[in-house]
Amino acid sequence: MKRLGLDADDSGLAARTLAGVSESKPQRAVGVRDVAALAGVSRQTVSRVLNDHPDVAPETHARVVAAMEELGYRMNNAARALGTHRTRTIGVLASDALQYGPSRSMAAVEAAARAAGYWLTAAFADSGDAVSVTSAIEHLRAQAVDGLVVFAPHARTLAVLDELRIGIPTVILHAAERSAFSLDQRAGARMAVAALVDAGHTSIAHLAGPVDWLEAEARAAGFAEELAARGLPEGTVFAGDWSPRSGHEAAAALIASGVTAVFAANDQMALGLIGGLRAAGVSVPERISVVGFDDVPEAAYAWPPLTTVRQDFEELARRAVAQVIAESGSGSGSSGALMEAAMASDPIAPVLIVRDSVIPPTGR
Amino acid sequence: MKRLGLDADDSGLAARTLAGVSESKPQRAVGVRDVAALAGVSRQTVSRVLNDHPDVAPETHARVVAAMEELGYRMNNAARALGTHRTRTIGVLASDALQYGPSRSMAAVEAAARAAGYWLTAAFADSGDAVSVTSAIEHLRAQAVDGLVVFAPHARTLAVLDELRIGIPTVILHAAERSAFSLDQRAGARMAVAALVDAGHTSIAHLAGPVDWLEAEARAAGFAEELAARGLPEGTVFAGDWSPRSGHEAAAALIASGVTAVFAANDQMALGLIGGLRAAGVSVPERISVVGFDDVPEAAYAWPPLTTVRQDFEELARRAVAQVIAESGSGSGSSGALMEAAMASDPIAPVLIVRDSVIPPTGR
DNA sequence: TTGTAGGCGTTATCAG
DNA sequence: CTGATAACGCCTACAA
Repeated sequence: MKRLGLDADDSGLAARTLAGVSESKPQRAVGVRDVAALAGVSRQTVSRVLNDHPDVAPETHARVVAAMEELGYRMNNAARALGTHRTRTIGVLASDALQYGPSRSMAAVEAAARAAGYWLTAAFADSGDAVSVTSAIEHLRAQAVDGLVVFAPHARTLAVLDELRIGIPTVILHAAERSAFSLDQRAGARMAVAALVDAGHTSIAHLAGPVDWLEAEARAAGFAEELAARGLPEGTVFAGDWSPRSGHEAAAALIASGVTAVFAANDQMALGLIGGLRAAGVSVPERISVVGFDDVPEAAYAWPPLTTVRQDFEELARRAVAQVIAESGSGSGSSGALMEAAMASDPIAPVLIVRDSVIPPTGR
Repeated sequence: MKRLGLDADDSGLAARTLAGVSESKPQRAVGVRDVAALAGVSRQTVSRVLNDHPDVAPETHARVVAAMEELGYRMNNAARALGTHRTRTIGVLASDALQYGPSRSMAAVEAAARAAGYWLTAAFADSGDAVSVTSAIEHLRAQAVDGLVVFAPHARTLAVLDELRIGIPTVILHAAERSAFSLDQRAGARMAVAALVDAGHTSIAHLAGPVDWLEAEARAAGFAEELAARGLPEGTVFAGDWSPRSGHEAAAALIASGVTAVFAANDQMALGLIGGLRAAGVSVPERISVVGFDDVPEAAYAWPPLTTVRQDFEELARRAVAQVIAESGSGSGSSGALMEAAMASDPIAPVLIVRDSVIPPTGR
């Protein structure tokens, strides 16, 4: 009385139904029970096959696999999650997904997650807006993701994360030195400045990203460091906000400052700046040399082709996802062998891409 | 014997435990059972409250809500999905997520889905690569999403979709006229060309997007149509691939062709083209006027500021998500009142953004 | 190596 | 308007 109709499963070795598939299949999706019946094994054995459990006889394994194919079996994740308390899903909080870096990272994270057999649930937020970030994180937590990859480009995002005290494995990205896995912004900035100094420039300005943005801060720090390391005086810093507009608007002040070279914190500003400079009759690189950061697709084909710094987002994403998965596997925070590989890794070094926007200063 | 320890629920009106929360809570997350016990109702009633079922007495409702708050209850989606056969998740296949349009759409789709109480599972693919698209779709289907939003910018993507015969509600985006919801590329292209013609140009070329890309095709069609409508001869079409590089490379041929104006199928190519033109000593817009498409952030601050066409991705996403949800609610494909609103809507009209890259042709 | 017996947390169904 | 009971499809014990 406890069982309903189609429970003809787990009844000894009922390998009889191997021939006909046209049994009475009243509307229900095939499950382990059906596969088990067809293969003449128990549900449990099917489950073992599904999870690559070692202790299954090759012959049995084959029979089960065949049955799954024949029935077109597809696992039900909800059911699995209900039992295991794990969803095999990692959540991504994508802040500023329209920016070049984050969007690259996003795609890379997805690829890495999928390769690892995980699903990706995404939420987008406005990094500067605490409410937006909070709601996105809550949304993700409600989804019961196994781990989180959070893009936290803004200091405020980090603050929000701290308050939330998320109870699941979390990796923070795009937070410069504040993340366990990062692209070495500071080193990249130094390379950019070095290119300028090596070309003979001594009067160099920095067109910075917005205050409170960690990567902007790191790039600005690299700018200052390299100048200091070369024994040059502190450079002037102009405020930008990543947008081409801000680069464009900074042109006038930059011209007035009399510098011969500029390190822009990203390519978009560099491009906007060049636009502004030319609009004001100042030629690039003849009067002012420019270096950008990111190597956006436009950079190579702008006029002049932009010297810039390229980063490896794919590698960053790989490491981040590996970490989240490893941590979620071992119950978030246990010690042991895993911790070894799970620790923060060295920042990933960027590469300087030399093009035509930098030449030696002309004797004005 | 069938029940375990903490099953002190559904036992008449057990509203006694309202005071102490420090019961014996042995490690398990709070569920409806706990809430029910605290509120002195059955699990079913809690479930009704959770699902906004109308037939619940206000007073009961309030008590349940209070209990949920007190216990910090959070719903378990896996369990819900197991019962309902619906995940409240919509899958997004994001092809070419690095392009401006798709990335905007992606964020917009997420916002729309979240607003509707749905989750978003994302997969990225290479639109031109059938294998990549297939695997991404399979991935999404395995996740048992309720519906799909597929970016199908490439004709091949559509072909793959046809073969797959997905069994769930699907909305296709970025496939120009082949999607039920679309941004009116053709009309946008006509606006762009009209701007050129209105300025007095009669010798106009088109820098097209890649062949087989539906939106590129639609834009090219709009180009041809407007020219014909104005009684002008067919314009020359140059092949591009959306990239700034291709725009840059097209410069030489364009100059040789002697046209006085160009309609580029996207801003990136327009920008690359301008770079190439200037590198060749041809000034824009003095010698050649240029119109782009998309209104990327750079467009306004390039040199010269680019005249272009802006599209409303947010509106597109809203409609697409609404459609998917409506369809999935009514068992994918039923007829009835829903079908009315579910039909394809008119293409969304873009807007011409006039800036400085277009001037009347100079008397060379 | 394989099978048996529950339970995971929610919703659906049918009573009252 | 509210409650009891049986799924939902898989997994983790424990047993054989």
